[in-house]
Amino acid sequence: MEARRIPLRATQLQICEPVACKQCGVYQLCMPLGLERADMTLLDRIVKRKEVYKRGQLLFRPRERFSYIYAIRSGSAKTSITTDDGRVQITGFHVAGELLGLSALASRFYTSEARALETMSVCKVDIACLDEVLRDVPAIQYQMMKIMSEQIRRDEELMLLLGKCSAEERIAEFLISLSRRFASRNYSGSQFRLSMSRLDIGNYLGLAEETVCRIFSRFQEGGLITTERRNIRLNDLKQLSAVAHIDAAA
Amino acid sequence: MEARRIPLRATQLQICEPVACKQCGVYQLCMPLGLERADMTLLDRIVKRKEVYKRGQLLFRPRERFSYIYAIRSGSAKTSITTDDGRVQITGFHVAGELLGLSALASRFYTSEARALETMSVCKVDIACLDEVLRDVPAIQYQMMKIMSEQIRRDEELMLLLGKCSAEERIAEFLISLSRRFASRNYSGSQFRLSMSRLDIGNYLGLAEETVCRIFSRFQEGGLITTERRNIRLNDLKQLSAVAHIDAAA
DNA sequence: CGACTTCTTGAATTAGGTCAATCCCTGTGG
DNA sequence: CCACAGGGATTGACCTAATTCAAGAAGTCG
Repeated sequence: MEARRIPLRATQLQICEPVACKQCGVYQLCMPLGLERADMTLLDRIVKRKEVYKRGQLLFRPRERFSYIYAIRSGSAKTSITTDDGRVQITGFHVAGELLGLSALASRFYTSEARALETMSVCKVDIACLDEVLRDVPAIQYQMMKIMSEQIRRDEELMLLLGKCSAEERIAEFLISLSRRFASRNYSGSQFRLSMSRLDIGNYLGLAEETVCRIFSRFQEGGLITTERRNIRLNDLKQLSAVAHIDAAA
Repeated sequence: MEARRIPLRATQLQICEPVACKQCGVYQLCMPLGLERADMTLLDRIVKRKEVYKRGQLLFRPRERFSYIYAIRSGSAKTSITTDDGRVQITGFHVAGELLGLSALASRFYTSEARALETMSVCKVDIACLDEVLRDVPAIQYQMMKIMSEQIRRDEELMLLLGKCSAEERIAEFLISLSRRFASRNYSGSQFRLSMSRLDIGNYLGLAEETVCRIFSRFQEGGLITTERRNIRLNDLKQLSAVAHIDAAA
């Protein structure tokens, strides 16, 4: 829980708003948007800062007009798509520093739904203004393409997980991937709080809720992890990687 | 078989090469690249036209330096990714008018492998030159983002298929999706030739080869389709849609 | 302090996978 | 032009991983 608490700098920000992007505690996380330091004033022009969503609240839903890209400052969200007959597939979990809504670029309508998993704070980037800025600063457009191509790569990895891996492999890989994302954001990669339910994890990985529980238990018996509700500690990343069949790679 | 033959115009082109893009028989299919008529001369500058690959030949492979985007003029290809321990997931089948290699934009290395399923003819777009053109014609960059966001949407649909649908639903949806793509290219949507093996279909859909066969047989017994090796006719699109749980939608 | 949601575990069931055998195109080389 | 090899497709029998159903424990929130 330690691990997921909003870092101090960000908390302070919430107190002394408003503030320019370049002074934002998570502004490095906006970097994916491709902003050179020099472009920061531009960004300030188009970003609506600090909007807060509570657990369960909707950021956007399919068929809704595409008007903002969301950058997560703190907290986390899930995105999902739905079949005609109501089945849901969670397509991703998203944490601080990630962008939501990019897949709407083509159709100008959101194609998925995004929902807060816990209280979260976001910056909204207005599309209409962005269009303008994209004209002025082509570098940003290029960065966005990079982000999207990165997303495609991650989506394809999930396909592989869904299509070719056993339940144990899926969960091991899921945990490792979460761990890496936390670590890369200077949170603990070995101990963190899951902001999503077992049901959500199962849905994301194409497994039943019960299967997720059982495998968590099995991993715990094997000493690979320690879980207690949503708190989890990865005790043996090496062995976990072996279960996931991931070669070496720190 | 009728259906998959290269259209006459394209065939003629192969005879009277070289020719400018705007006279190319499938140039409408390059449109996804975002070319206004006015930009066509630009395109001509950067496109290497008509390269032919035979069944089984590799267009590119993971970790190879990203140097071209490929536009398919005729024929078809599959793209796939591979786990550390050698399992393969086919991430897409691609037909005339589609682009290959976009996911390499971020890392400057291809992340997947592309292989010809049958004799195919492609245009190669040189990345180095493209970069230049992108600077001059921002509209193209925007179009590429649209294509990528479209790809993300399709990838997410495949996730849903892999994670939440039964074998019958997967295959029904696969056939319908193929049918639509052919129809949108003025081929027959009700009768066509599958350029991929049962094994490939199964791999793509997360099923065993045998399961694909069995379900094809089941569909045939039910009168939904008629198959004979790789030739297939969809006899009852309505019922097939029902199996796939797809609402109405022409 | 209830009412609810989330998590966990056990038992029974099943969809789809694996293994194995056969058939049948297709393409190649003599 | 024919024979033959090899890959793809098909079908049956059996098996297993994961689901579903059920019931209870443990948090959590109003």
